[in-house]
Amino acid sequence: MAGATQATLREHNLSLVARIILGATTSMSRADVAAATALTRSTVSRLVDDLLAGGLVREVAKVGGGLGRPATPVVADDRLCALGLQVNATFLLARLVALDGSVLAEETVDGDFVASDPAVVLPRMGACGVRVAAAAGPDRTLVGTGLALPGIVRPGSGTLLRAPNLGWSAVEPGPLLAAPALGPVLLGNEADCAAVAVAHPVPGRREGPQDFIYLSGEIGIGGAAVLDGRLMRGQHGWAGEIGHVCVDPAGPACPCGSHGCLERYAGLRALQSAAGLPVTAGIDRFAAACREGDEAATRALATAVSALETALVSAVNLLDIPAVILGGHLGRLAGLIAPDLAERLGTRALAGRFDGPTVTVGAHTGTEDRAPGATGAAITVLEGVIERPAAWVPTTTSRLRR
Amino acid sequence: MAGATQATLREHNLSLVARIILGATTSMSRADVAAATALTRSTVSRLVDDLLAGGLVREVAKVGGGLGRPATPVVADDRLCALGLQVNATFLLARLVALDGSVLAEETVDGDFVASDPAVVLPRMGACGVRVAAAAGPDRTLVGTGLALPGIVRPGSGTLLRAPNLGWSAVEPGPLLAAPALGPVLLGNEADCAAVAVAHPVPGRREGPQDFIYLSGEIGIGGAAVLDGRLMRGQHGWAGEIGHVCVDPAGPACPCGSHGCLERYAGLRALQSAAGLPVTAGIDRFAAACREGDEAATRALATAVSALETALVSAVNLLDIPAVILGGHLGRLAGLIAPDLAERLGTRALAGRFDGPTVTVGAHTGTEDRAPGATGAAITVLEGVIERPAAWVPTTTSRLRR
DNA sequence: ACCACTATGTTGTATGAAACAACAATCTCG
DNA sequence: CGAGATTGTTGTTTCATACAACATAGTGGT
Repeated sequence: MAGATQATLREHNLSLVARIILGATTSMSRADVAAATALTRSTVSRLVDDLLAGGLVREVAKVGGGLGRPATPVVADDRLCALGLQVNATFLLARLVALDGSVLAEETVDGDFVASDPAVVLPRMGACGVRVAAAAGPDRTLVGTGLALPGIVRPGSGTLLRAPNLGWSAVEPGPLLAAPALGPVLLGNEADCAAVAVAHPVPGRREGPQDFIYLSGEIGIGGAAVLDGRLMRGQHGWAGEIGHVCVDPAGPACPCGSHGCLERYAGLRALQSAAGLPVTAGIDRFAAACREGDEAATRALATAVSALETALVSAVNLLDIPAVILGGHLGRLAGLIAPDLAERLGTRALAGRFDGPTVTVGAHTGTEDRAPGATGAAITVLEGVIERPAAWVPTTTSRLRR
Repeated sequence: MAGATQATLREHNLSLVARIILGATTSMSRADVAAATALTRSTVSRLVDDLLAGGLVREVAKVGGGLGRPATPVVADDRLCALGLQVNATFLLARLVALDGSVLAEETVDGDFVASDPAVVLPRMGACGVRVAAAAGPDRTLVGTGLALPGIVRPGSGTLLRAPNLGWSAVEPGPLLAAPALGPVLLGNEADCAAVAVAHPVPGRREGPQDFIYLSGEIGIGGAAVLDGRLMRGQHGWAGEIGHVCVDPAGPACPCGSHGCLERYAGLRALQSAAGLPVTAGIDRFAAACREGDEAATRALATAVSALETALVSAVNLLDIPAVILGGHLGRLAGLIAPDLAERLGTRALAGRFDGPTVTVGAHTGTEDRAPGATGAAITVLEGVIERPAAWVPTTTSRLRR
């Protein structure tokens, strides 16, 4: 509702130029940016100078080669960075990510946080974050912190409504971290954050798939939907939450209050217990049992695939996003389930009947990373810097007034 | 990717002012607009003058009353108008809608267009449109035409991929209308258009629900999802297409290629045949049979409600939109099914467990209108005018250059 | 070695959109 | 009938981008 002024215009172009430079896989000169934006070279020059002063980008050595005056390449800088935190059922992780996408530092604290007390766990998470943030050193600026949580987050309000596997309800994690040095803390659902990391492995860069449904296999199953590189949030912020889609109304009860939810069949705990494995077994042992032809494990896997099929057919058709990415333990099982799942979905997807190629199902590249949510949380914070760079550009008269 | 210039700034503010004036339920003065936008009165004055010249708004008689100099109220004008066309299984309809939301003229052509030839039907639709458009007269400008179709439309490309009930495939309706006087023709899915009409009964005005899933009950069942007043399109443009969500994998075959689709249970034809009524019976006769306690009709209704429940639970949870609006024959049945459906959805929706009020299910107000899609198609075209008003403002130097 | 050529980046001026300030217009109220 | 209030208009200022000219720094041919 607020009218646009020249400051708005400037901020918009500043963001545009930042996004182009940070998003490019190859370094770009001012002239390249001018060609890409249809702005004039003089305008781009001015904007780039501001971004240089703000620490978002830096110049690198001129590279000759072509005809004419050699260009001055400008690339992403690593002076601005954000901290990504992730609280999970089995570990806490803090990761410091710079604006150029590089990971500056990282620390993991293992533990069992099922049915834990947020007032105990979150201060530990905060302390861990402070230790990692120290790696930024005096030359870098920490712009903020993102916290990925395995639960439902009320968007904007800084409140975690419910994290079933942690046993947390109505928690306000920001103050509980007890780490003011970490700056403003942005909350996010773990699957949402991980999905952001898939679509934007580097801040500002659109790389990898831009339209997909993400499934995060943990104790439960989280989900997120990304459309044209942007997270679909829905009215309350849990659009794409596929773990509690009902697969069978007559199925087993779920702590969420419903019956026969997807995660009762394809969640890690569900798979392990159906296969007769201890809860501590881990997904690799389950996968091994399947490969060895263990009957219970094979049956559990088949049940999980059918449940995934039922839930994902609805999702693919309703959201009109014919691509699925498997993360967490589901990503580790991708070799066993993806081909089958893709075929079944393909025959039942609306898209397949018009658009030729049917549904694709792939694993999150980098399944060895335990905490893609931490990276995604940090990247979300950094995307905010790219979205409104004026706040970080030392201008003569502050232009940030929102 | 195009940089923003001062022309962009101006167009943005022009659109903003237009949206505020057209969207207001009460008339607004220039000073009111200035207060609402945080622009200065002088700037608003200049923008309003342009909108006056462009025919988007008009001044009405000053209304005294308060203190100070009386304001000059500015309201939506009806000089610009758009034509909405709708092709359905049983009728063609053309409706001329002005920018102020008033319907200037309308004509219906009844017929049976199931398994018809687009090369025959569309010219008739075009001729009908031309007759209705003539009502604009010499003083009005027809800005364009929207065409609502009961099928899948490839967004942007002007192609209808498939309309099962018409028996059409891969049709390009624009040229087939053979009516160049109607201007550029914008295609849309019937349910999408109807949903737009629900969220924006008047161009530029956000009135009524802004977050809902729309179900359009025709021979088949169309669906659309509206989030924050905007249509969710998905990657191919059929997000929210709920008619072909699978309710029972073992159910009856559907022309779409799948099995047990929702519309096999809750489509008009399905209800009629399950109740033992002739296909020409009409929905009111079915409703009467239900109210009289006819066993077959009652059973058919119960089956339909269960199917709707199954399909909508997925939709409500995946899209995170806890409101359903019933249109077409489902709207006419709302009295019979809405309370039951709302209760069942409420207990199974994720939202209900945190946000208090659960899922709402309501009928499209104005269920007597046979063709909300035609209105929505016209409104979509008019929203385009509001979005980029510069094209219609006679400026000294053309500012439209996109 | 020299000069034409080419592309990059900078500088100064012009255009134009909104902000700002002052003022004219037109009502109500005492 | 004048004080006060609110609206709308009219210059003037500010500032972001466009435009044009130029300095810069290379390549490549002679």
